[in-house]
Amino acid sequence: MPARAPLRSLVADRPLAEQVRAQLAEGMAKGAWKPGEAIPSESQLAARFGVAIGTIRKAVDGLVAQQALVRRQGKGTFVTAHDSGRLMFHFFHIVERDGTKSYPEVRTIDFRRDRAGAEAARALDLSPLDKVVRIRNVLSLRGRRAILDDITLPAQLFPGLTEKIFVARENTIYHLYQSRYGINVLRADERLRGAVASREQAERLGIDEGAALLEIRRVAYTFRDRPVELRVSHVDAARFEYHNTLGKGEVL
Amino acid sequence: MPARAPLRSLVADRPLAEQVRAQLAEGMAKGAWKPGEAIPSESQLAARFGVAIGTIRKAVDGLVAQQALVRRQGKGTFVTAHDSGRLMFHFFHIVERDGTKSYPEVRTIDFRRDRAGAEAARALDLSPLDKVVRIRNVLSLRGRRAILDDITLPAQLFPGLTEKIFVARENTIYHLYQSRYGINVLRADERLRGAVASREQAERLGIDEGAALLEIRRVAYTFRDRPVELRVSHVDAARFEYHNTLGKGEVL
DNA sequence: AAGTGGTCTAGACCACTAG
DNA sequence: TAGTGGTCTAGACCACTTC
Repeated sequence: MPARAPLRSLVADRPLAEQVRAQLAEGMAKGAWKPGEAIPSESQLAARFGVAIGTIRKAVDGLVAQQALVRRQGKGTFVTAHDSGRLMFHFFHIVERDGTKSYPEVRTIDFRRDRAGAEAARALDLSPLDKVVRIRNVLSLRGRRAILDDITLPAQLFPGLTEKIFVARENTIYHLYQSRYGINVLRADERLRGAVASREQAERLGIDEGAALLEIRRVAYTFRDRPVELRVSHVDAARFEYHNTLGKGEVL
Repeated sequence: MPARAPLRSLVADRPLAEQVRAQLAEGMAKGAWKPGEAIPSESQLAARFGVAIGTIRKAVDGLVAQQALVRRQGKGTFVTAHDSGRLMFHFFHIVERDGTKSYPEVRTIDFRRDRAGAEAARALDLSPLDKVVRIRNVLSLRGRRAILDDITLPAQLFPGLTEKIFVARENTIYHLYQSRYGINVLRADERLRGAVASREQAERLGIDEGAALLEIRRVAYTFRDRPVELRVSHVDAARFEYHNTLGKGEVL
């Protein structure tokens, strides 16, 4: 038997495993499999796609590396749910100066609908007149105010989102996006700069006007590099810092 | 023929591919294969280790992901040389505010030998009395002073390093570590905070005292998580920023 | 016992590089 | 043409989970 059916090789030139990966990603993006649910077993996928199990494994490997899927031996392969602690810290890099990691406590202080405007339009790939939702939160770490977050969301992607729904969520913000709107945040781009606190920022964070801040501008993306959230954070730089590791590879 | 010889399974409990990977890493750490050189072909490695080619490929995959090896189809698999532009940007995340990336130009303004002291000792896993080399550089981007770098190196790992050698290098600093001392920087841990410029820092960078800085404390590691460099950077935050991507996975 | 993912083997064929 | 990495297949056996 030939390693590859002639017809299939005409369909697309890309490696089979990549084609499979794209189709699996498509299924997740469309909500065919919901977060926390298992996708079909590897042997079932192999049969469905008409490829060897090794090829399926390679496709799944890629999605696991992207944190889109999680394998559990003996149980199955599941769509990643944004509710575990580990994944949370994947998108939250602020720590105390002594290195202590802790979960932020979120308090929402503003929620409104608005037009995108030039800046958000550019970041979110919208027209400046498109509708957005703007949310302002104060995040505390171990009881101390640490971060002022200004979030901008394309209203079209979050139909019916209200302050009540936003505040009533039982888990992280990205889990809300995922569970209620099927939006799976996979990647984020961040730019950090130094800044000084305005009067209002200082008031919100309980620090002095003119104090040092770390300003972070983040754009979060889902499948197909579609931007879904713009978040501008201002961090109390006197007490907190940003942690990052370059050279992701596992340990030796 | 059994999939695995019984004896080998008694030697260690870890997967074969991991054992192979560790041995390959060992060879690189010891300098058996130098940067830029090719390691043996996959079939040769398979014969040498007595495993299937697929197992070798899996081991190599891991090292490629860590950027320790580079594959070149038709030619071979090579130990990564820290001299390509791409790898440079892997460890250099400062960009202009408009997003422009460029190569830094390094000017060395101080070079001295010293004792580690408490802080460097902690970061580099030394005793406070161990000898270190301290180097101070000013980095410019497109002709404008951008970063003041204070580097601390364990003297023991860099025997005979002089200012002349350091300045005369023809490539990046990490390439010098690698080519002359066999030290391959694979990973770095960074902590970022906001700060304000001291008088001396301001002078060195050509900005005002009290201006906003981004302070980056980096510890760089080689194989076996051995720390090899402490680098404290102060960035002119008015003109430059730090760029980071979370969720490394490839595109879709 | 049955089903799932995890590891490994053995070998085919393809794509690229160099002499 | 020979040698290298790149992709894919087919099937074995192991480890873990559930019933």
